[in-house]
Amino acid sequence: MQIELDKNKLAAWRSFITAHAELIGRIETRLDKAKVLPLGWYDVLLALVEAPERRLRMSDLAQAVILSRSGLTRLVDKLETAGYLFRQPSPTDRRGAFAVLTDKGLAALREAWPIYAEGIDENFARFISEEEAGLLTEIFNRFTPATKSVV
Amino acid sequence: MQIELDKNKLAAWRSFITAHAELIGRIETRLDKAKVLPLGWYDVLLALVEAPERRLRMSDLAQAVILSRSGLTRLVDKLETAGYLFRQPSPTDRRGAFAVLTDKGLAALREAWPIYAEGIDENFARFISEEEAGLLTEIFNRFTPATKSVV
DNA sequence: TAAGATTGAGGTATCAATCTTT
DNA sequence: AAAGATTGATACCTCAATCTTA
Repeated sequence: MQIELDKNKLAAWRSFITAHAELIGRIETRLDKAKVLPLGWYDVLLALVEAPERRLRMSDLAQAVILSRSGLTRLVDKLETAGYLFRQPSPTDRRGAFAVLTDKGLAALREAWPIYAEGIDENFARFISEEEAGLLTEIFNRFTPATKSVV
Repeated sequence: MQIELDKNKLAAWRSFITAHAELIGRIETRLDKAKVLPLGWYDVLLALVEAPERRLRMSDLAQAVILSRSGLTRLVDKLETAGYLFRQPSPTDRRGAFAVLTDKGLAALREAWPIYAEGIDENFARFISEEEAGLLTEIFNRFTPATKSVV
């Protein structure tokens, strides 16, 4: 099966990959220098703070941040050790567990946010108009119909 | 410094991150199942085939694929072991070296391309019009003024 | 049998330190 | 000194296998 890929679409794909790598790299560096949460940690805590009762099943959390189940287990280990969340066995299904955000986790999230927001602004937001933002959101969502939001 | 980040722009950022993670995951899985080159390897070989004389200085190659120098050194080690490229000491500056694409590397690139193209098409290209593709490219390039292209 | 979560093994990325050449 | 490249130490992520409960 030979695919005919439109030249403009391929260019869009390539610039998409490049832009992502660049932007994430710059923002990670910024978070690191400010000694706040790395992006991966931030994503998990954000998913929790937005969830009902500030908690999520491990599997749902993995899906929300687009990580493998095993990857999430290890990340949650670190966040639990840091005191940002704790595991709560599920009473209704004893196979499962919730990750529950702590106040300390919430505080860490709030501390990191201004740094992160600055990075998003300086590297991304200031280069697009509000209309373009709406269009981008609409387009990106076409690619991920069933996926929950992240970041 | 407190940042006022427009709601639409933040939504665009979040959908950007999510879409990227999803799409890359799907395409990597596809390449893996077809037993062709992983994306990182592909990127390096593609950068080389597009370069004059099919070769690039290690540093330039690292920049082209947005990898740290040390990360590239290790990746080139593997590609060299696989016979897809070789290192060529630079005669003019003996500190530096070129990575040079081999015919075998080119063949591997060509073998992987249809799989990769299929992944781009089914997950990305078919969801956008040609006009949208042009707009996306233009917008993404705003974020990365000095960066060389990848993929 | 299957689903939720974890563990083991292995691949791949980074930063900081080092070596060589400029 | 500084730049190009590599190496050492370390962090993180994935798949496959395993354990527990449904």
